[in-house]
Amino acid sequence: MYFASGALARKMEKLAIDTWKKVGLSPSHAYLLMMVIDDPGIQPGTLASELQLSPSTVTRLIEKLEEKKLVVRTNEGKLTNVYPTPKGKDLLPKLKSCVAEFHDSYSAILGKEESARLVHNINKITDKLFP
Amino acid sequence: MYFASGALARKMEKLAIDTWKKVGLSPSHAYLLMMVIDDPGIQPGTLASELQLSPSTVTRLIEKLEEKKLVVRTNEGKLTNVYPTPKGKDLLPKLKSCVAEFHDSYSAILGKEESARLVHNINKITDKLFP
DNA sequence: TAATTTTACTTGCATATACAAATAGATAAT
DNA sequence: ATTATCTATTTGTATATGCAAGTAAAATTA
Repeated sequence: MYFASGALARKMEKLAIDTWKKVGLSPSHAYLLMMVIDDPGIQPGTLASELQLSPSTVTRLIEKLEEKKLVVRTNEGKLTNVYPTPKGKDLLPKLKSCVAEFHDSYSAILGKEESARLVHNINKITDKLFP
Repeated sequence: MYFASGALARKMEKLAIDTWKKVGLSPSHAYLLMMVIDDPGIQPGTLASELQLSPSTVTRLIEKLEEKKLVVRTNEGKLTNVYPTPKGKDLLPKLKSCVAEFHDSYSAILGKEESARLVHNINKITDKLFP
């Protein structure tokens, strides 16, 4: 199981990196940016829990997107809000087409049904494992 | 799918790290050592393909095990053979009990059936994805 | 046999991620 | 109101991993 789940994740990672290369972002950066566009002002903690990443990882992701002028952060008290820049928002169509392409490239191999079921099962099990 | 597989792998990794902490090895190091004990003289390439890791990663894993005097390498021509040391072999019982413990800790949650099926499905899909 | 290609491994460098500690603001308890 | 605790985020550091380039031996071809 240990190597099975690791291997799946690494191969998915590779496939995803390949897909998002054309927008110059890693898959995590891309998904994070999409979430920010979808919900401007969203906070790092929310991003972390939705992306299933640790808060520190999310901070690093945001930093990089900020360098690229795709998002900006504002600090209000202890809270941080993340907003997309116009340049970030402009990427949205391309990002969406990458999502579609990525989805297609694995569901073409696995079949729509099977891939949906797999995702469902993996999520169910992940939740069960560490509630 | 991208985050689902990543999240599962990270949680499995965490569970595994926890399990193998008592022998002072990471899960990958532990599995590699078991393979070496099981098949003394095994070559890095074989280890890489069985563990589903890249050759360079395997080299790094072996290096660390060598530092800890758990394995030794011999070079014969372009081939490298990896052998367990007595100290390495002594660890075997503990390693095996970690495997059992790790296996138990997730199959306790998922059920024997379900976890076996999941591993099977993940492997099937990984193979299909990148033959 | 000499030159080329292939194979097996290693090394340099880069990325993704997390944990633990550090801030610092918000909330609760005394 | 002051102190203590909790919460949200960031920073320092470490690990696991891979790719691409390097090395060297082996196999193939000419």
